[in-house]
Amino acid sequence: MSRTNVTIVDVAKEAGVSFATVSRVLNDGANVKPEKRARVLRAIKRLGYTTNLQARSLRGGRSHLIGLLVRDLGTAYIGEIMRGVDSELAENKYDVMLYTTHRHQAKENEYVTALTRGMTDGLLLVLPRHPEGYLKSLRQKKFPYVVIDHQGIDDRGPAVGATNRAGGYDATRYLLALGHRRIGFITGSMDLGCSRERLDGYRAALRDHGVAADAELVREGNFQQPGGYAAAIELMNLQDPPTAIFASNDVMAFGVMEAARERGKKIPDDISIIGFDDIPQAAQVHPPLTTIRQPLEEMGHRAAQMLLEIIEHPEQAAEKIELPTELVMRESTRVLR
Amino acid sequence: MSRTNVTIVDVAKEAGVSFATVSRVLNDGANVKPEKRARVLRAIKRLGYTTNLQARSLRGGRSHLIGLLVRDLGTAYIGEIMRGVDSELAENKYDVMLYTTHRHQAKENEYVTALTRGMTDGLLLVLPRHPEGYLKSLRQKKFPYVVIDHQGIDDRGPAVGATNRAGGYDATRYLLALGHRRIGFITGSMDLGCSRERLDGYRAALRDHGVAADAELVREGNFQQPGGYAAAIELMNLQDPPTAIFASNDVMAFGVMEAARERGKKIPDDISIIGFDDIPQAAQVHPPLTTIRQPLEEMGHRAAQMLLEIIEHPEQAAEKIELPTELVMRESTRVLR
DNA sequence: GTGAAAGCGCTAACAT
DNA sequence: ATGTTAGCGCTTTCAC
Repeated sequence: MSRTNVTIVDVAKEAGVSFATVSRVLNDGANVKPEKRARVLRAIKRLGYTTNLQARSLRGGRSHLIGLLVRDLGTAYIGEIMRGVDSELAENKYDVMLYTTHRHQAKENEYVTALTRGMTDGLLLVLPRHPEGYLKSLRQKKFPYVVIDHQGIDDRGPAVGATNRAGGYDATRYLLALGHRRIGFITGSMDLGCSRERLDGYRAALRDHGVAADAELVREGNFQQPGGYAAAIELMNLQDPPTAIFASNDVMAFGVMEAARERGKKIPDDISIIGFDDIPQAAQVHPPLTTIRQPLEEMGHRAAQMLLEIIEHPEQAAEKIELPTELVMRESTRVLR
Repeated sequence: MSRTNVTIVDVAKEAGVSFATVSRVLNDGANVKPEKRARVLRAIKRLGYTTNLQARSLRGGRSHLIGLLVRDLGTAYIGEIMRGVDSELAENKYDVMLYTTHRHQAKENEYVTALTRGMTDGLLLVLPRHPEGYLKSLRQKKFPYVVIDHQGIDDRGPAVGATNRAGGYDATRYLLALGHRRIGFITGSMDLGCSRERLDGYRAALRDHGVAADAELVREGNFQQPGGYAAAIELMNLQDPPTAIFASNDVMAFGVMEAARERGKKIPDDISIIGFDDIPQAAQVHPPLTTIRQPLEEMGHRAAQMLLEIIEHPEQAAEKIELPTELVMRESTRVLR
């Protein structure tokens, strides 16, 4: 199968030069007579030569491959980020190796070894599940990586995230401005820095507006719709139920909407709901969801950019970027009656 | 960086055997004395050895890498398929290289070369955009591949799809059974076999039920929400507008819902809407969308399975699988008043 | 400026 | 049953 590969030797023959010259043309290109270079280039085109990446990378060069480690496929959240990553990488002629965390929960260390020595020039980690283990060994090996949306976990490494605390604050403040005082909050997975920051923002906003925090009103979720639903049911079962619910992501907010509807509550007349992320779907549900927008695609973009930068200049200090979140007012929230 | 790699030579030293023996243990494992094997295994563990895939694959072996070529990231449709692919591949210790079509529209042939000789043992193509070009060269090179959800385009190659025609038929028949006679249809991208088959099914159902086809009622869409919206607006502007609309995928159906709502039409009282795919979101919109379920994750699963099979047994004849679609009745459709 | 030669880590054919 | 050897395609000294 495909054993008809054109190698630099073939190109060299065709161009009448040594294969070392071909390699030079392919790489830095210094020290090659223009005329020979042209001959080589022509031969490459004629033969349809493509560099064999494994050979190059075996020899110690770049593989032009980036590993993308994600928790789970098929969520809009991940999808948006991947999109940004992919487009940036494509521009720089890098390809993407996809890894899903759930595959490898067991033996992380082995996993990292495979990741780092195997193939890729660098690693992009989107919200990894138990990152402490591998981030440490990545740092030890000085293997280029960037963490996406996981601030607070990895103090020392480069990371791209969003202003989660500010987002949590803004959402809550908005609800307060609408007159709500009993505001339910559904957290994300609490092992994630972003979840904790959103909760922090929520608490800070209440405090700043002189509203006493009520522990009853905070429920732990997991970023999944059923989790949002369940938490909302609990909240609505309270003696003094909230008039507004702030879910730590849009998907859980959809669960809240479900629960509200099931209880015969009109949105936003009987209950205001606000989400986080602004996945495309948020604008499409009914009523359109008020939410905190996170520039997911942009985050992917920037992370990829940063990683490429690190690969080029490994000495450079780790950078942390926080992209701004933004309140998107839609129709799932209204002034308290 | 990570230049501290443990190779089979290191393992061989540690175990006090030749490195060929290590290779044997790693591979078929035949002809190695149990005691030595044990020593090697122990050394591997102690040193944390991992096979260098590029070296192995350069030498002509398997890279244990599958290329996954998708049109676009971040749609629920692709996400579900990828999920199935990934879980099947993970079970068989294969990794995934992700390719997006949009990157490479220009020079497909070069692209295929890169794809096939570069790295991967096989290719999974999800709904490729202009597949004629590369499918041909894949076949020529006898490079293992499986096409997902693209029946009708590639006659000869292995493929996994769904019963699109039957799905189109069932959806239409259901609408007819509810009493609808003016049924609008919004197509997918007409360069895709699945789009044409769904349209076929729609037409066949009308014919079988003695309802004259009205060309006015068929609008071309593109599988995107705005396309569904625009087509729906056109349909509703007709002198004799449809009482039901069948969109060729759920995402366009969401666009139809948007349009209907904007026109003040209640769903399903004033207009029935049916989609295709049954992406998770379909159950979550309001009202929940009646749709034709396509087992996307299962399709990914089966395709990956089939590809692995082909890689093992290349002589085997190309197989075509069609997984059954299924009508999922929810609340966006009702009996015509 | 250009070619020859070594070697990256691995597998497999060939010896023993 | 085990070791030796020759490359896979490439980059990179090192000569000339």
